[in-house]
Amino acid sequence: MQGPLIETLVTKLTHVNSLDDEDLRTLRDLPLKIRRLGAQEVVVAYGTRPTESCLVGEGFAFRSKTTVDGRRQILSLHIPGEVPDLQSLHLHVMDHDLMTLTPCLLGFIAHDDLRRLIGVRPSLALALWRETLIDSAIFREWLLNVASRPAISRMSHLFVEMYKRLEAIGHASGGAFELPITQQQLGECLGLTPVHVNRVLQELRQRGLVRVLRESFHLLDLDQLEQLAGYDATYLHLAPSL
Amino acid sequence: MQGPLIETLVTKLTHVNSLDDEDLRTLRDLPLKIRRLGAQEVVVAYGTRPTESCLVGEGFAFRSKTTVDGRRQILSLHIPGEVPDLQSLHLHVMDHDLMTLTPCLLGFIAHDDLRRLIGVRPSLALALWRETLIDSAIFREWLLNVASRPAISRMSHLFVEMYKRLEAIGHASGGAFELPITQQQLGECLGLTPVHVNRVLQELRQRGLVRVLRESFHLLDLDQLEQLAGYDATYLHLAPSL
DNA sequence: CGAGTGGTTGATATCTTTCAACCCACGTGG
DNA sequence: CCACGTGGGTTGAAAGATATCAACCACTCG
Repeated sequence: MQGPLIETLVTKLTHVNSLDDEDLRTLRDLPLKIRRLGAQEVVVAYGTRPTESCLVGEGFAFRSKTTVDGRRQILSLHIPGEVPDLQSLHLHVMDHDLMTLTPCLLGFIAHDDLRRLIGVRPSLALALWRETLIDSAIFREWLLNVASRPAISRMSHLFVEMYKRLEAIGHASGGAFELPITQQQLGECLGLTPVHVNRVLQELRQRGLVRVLRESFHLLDLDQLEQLAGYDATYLHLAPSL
Repeated sequence: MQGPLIETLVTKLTHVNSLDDEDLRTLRDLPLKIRRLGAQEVVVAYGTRPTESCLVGEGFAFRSKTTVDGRRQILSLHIPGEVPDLQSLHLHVMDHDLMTLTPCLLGFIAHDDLRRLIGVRPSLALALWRETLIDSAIFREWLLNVASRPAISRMSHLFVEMYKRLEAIGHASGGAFELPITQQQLGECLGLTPVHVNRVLQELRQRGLVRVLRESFHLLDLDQLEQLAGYDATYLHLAPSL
């Protein structure tokens, strides 16, 4: 028994994959090195060769790349139960950074242990592979979002996505969720300037679609937001599929 | 012996992974359903549930998503030796389209056969997983590209990337490669209007950086293009890593 | 020869950025 | 306890990048 940290991963994986008792046992036996990090700290840096991957237990993390002229792009936001750098298990050098957005509780899993696990439990290997594929599907949608939608739709899209993902792990309901993110960082997600983020946010507020307090978002009219975003949740692959 | 089609995959996989003779034999024994398609044909459509994945043997393919208001975004370009819809092995419903860019020779591999293969040959499973992870890494770079670089760098980036990838499979050298793509489609890759693509292309020509003839691109000054693009090839994970 | 596709051009509109303030809440040190 | 420094948010004016619209051109194909 590892405490609640590994359980975030267990629930995430069982949500969509069919795992048997032995799978679950193996998963729960995985040695975790637990660490707490503050906000805005580097977890795994670009260019390094990690020997472990990192499970988000509490808090939010993000992956980012920086362009030569110093412009940072946030590639993905990560919520509890996710392993943002699972790819480093097979892609040996990091092509981006992994950082905490907020203070985080993290569980580090040695690659050796992961390799052992996927060798012994094919269904877990599949489940983990699948997670990296969903990760990929989200990148595709972000690409579409950033490349082809106007700022207001783009931002709505991000809000709706985060809502659905957080809802799926029980961290959001009634249109509300916590996400302590600055307008600057929002801009880095969306490829927008902080000032423009500010203005688009105002527009969204004025239209009565969202309410933002310090750390929490309230989506006041999810239907209209989804429509504005051109939202189609297929890409999240949340349904048990099959 | 399957003919040269499967060999494109063999060379691709052996390039970076260490596979033993038995791996290669199993790979070569994979039953392939060979089909030729014309340009601009749908290979696998959004929303469908494929039971096979498709190896590109000759020609170019691309994946795309379309926004509600009809704007199409090309998510990735695919060259011989790649399996653009490998993800459908584990993600059962297609969240985007797969289409041919040019006339293509394709080899379809049944998911059942793939599942058998990854069950029997863990090293092949790993190699395939790894391919999907590189796919993902390219999405990340495209996201950065489209979100944070000005049009001219963005386009340069695409050209350099295609050059390096084609070079790696022996389809490019001396700065030149074939890629029969229209300016319209280029725009769909980059999130730009066809007219703007045209203008940026002119700029690139005037600066003496590229020459474009009907179907072929000549990168006249790779160094300068890479600099203009802020290019860093890490994300392609072409080196045998380790 | 005519139609169609892809490429090119110019003028104008729109979106987003840039720059430069200013404000406010908060925390820290004097 | 107040002063001040800082980070994040907000605002206005102006500049810049890209889109839009509307032609026109060049080739290819039937």
